[in-house]
Amino acid sequence: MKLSEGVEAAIHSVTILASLGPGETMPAAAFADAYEISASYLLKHLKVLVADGLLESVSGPQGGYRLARAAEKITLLDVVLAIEGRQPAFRCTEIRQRGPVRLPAEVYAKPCQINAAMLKAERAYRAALAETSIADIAADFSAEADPRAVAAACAFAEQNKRPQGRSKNTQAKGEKA
Amino acid sequence: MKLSEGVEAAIHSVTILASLGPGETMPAAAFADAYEISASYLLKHLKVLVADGLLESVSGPQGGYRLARAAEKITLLDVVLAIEGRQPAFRCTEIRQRGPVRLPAEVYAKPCQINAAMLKAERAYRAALAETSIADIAADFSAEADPRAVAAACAFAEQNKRPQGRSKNTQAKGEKA
DNA sequence: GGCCACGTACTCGGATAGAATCTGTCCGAGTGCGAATGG
DNA sequence: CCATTCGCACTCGGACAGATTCTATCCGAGTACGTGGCC
Repeated sequence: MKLSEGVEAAIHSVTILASLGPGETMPAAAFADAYEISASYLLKHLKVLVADGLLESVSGPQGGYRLARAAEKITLLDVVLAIEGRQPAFRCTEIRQRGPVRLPAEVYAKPCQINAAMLKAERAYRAALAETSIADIAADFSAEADPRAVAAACAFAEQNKRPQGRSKNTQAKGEKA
Repeated sequence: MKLSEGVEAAIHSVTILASLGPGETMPAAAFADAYEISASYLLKHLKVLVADGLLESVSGPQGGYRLARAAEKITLLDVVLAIEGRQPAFRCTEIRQRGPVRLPAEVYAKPCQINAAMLKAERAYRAALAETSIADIAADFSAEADPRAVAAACAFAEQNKRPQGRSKNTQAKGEKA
């Protein structure tokens, strides 16, 4: 039950990208530097987000990343599932069926109560994550955070954003997935 | 976001122990064999449950494990936290404060919105787990599972349970924790 | 002066080491029962 | 025949390797811009 550290970086990155204009992009090196984290390692995570259709990437000079859809339609759950994988955290291995006393399979037709309870909790977890979109995060930040922090974030975005960029390669990626 | 496999074994073990009488114990080797999992490895997890006060252990012949309190007062959350640790899955490293633009600490007085949202989801997860007690699991099993499975479980318990046992060593453990 | 070709610099993408954690195993400490012995 | 003592078998507890995953890094593929040369 430990989320990988990359989840935090990924969410922050997506949140920054949400502050860009419609077609604008920002290179990963920019916020890797701003967050003082390894750019190469951040790339690794962003690549997954691209593969999952959350981000689009643009190669070459003036390239970078941008959201693949509106920030309102990207939830924390999307990011977490992209990084951590879609399979539930609790995986029932049906140990109840193992062991010396082998009963016919029909005996285990009903799902394991333990698995059911664990999955129910995980649904609650995912539902809570799905309630919050990246746009919500960004809005909360603008509204509640210290004005100086907001100003710094805006300045950073203004300084590192790239005007435009095609995204053909990303489209091709998306098709294969 | 991946629970260790030991969680499943631990929950099943605790559920079995819930079927015993008040002072009765059962050795770990019994259900390790029944589940076809490594006894040594199961011990590793049960030890943690003992340290966390969920189980009591009795050494020596006729020894084993038993619940430290009523099955109604042991929830899935208790077991999961014991095995996986109490710290939240998402740990905010405050990367917003890192980087070249260092603003005064007071700017970050308010908690990070991302962290808040993640923790909120985790509270929902834990709340859902806390709703289900081991007694609930056992009751559901008795009520809904196939009668043959229930009979097999009862027979197993009857066959491997140990009448009684002191628990002085466990008490000492509890005090040090 | 305008157009084209080339080189360069910058971006992301994938493959490759190192660290930490999870999984699995072994050996040792402690305990209660049972047998053997002596009274 | 009964009490005591000793040994043994069984339990949990902690220390020790192997495997898998996470973390971090480096090098390569592709692209757009800028420069230089040519028409």
